[in-house]
Amino acid sequence: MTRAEECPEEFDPTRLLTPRAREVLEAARTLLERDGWAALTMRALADELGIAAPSLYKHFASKDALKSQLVAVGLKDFGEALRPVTSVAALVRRYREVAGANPELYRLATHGPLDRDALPPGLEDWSGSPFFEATGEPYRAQALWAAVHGMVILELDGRFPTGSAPKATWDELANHFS
Amino acid sequence: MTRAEECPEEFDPTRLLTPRAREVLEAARTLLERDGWAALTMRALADELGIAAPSLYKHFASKDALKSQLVAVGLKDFGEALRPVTSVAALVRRYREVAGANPELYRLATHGPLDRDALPPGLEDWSGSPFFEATGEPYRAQALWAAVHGMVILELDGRFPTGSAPKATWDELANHFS
DNA sequence: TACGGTGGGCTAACAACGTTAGCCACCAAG
DNA sequence: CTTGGTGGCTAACGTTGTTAGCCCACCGTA
Repeated sequence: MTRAEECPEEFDPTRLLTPRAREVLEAARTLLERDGWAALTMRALADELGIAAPSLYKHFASKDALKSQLVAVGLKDFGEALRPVTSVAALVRRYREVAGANPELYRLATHGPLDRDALPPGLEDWSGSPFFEATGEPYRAQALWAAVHGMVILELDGRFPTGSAPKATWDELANHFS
Repeated sequence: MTRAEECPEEFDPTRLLTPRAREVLEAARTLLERDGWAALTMRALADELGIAAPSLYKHFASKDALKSQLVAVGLKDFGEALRPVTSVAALVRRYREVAGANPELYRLATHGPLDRDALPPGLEDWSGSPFFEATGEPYRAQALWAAVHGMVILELDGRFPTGSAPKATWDELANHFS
């Protein structure tokens, strides 16, 4: 497997966080991936850290702010994992792998509107640019991204009849864009 | 615009509901589309109906049960709107239209795992079968559905840089599957 | 005519949630 | 020695889904 490239420093969402806040964020990510977003309450997170729930507000202004940071971390990690870009087929394969390895974070990062003000400027574009690099054309890039996201999210949510998308469906999609 | 075909009676999610429960469900749908899922609290719904929140439990066992009914109604309506199937291009266009006309219901019906036990048996398959009819092949059908869903949901959530997907992106996708 | 079941409403209350207010301990820098 | 930032605490609030328990209007039957 090709090595992921590191994210430019200015896109690192944790850059401005205090060390303790980084610990909180890490614990939140662990809990999120273990039990899902619905189970990630402020009290549960505080318990995990051995502190009381209101103490969390010393590090994050609100649960929504924490969520935005998780989303930002997701965009960064996913963007990293997709580089370097070799081919459309490899990009699609890698996208599926990394989403499958972090299903709850992927869901969180891609579901619903994006609070762009809470993101490091440029991170969103950077995380999506592998699709442009792979296709060399913005409309194709968007269409490919949308298609792959649709496959991933439906597969993660068990929406396909068999519970997951068969290889044949993935091949079908990859072929259309190669 | 071609006429939508009616859903087979046995797939109608409201078939076993009491008339009053149907009214509650309709009010819920109205409120959902007006204010979004987050604002659809049991108390808000009760207010809309001029009753007290606990009275809702005479008609639905839980908020989750109500949600399942809304999802079922969505699957039925969307499935109806996609028929009769003429071409891939027309199906894709229609899918985008109907989702855009009921964005909150579409989000609700397609986000997260599906509680299949709460659905009329066969409804899920029936609502998705236009994609099979359009492609004539199950893997192509799944891939097309996933791609179109990805486009729709990213567009509804304002995830594309411009806020919505340009026609060129939609054309790109439609061409790949025609 | 009396009666019981069913459908549909009510108030009071609970636990869990995100969140705020206010207080306190530590510790480095002036 | 005091000042300010950092990071914790308890108590409490409003909102949420939900339950318990009660009430009443209707309606077919004995």
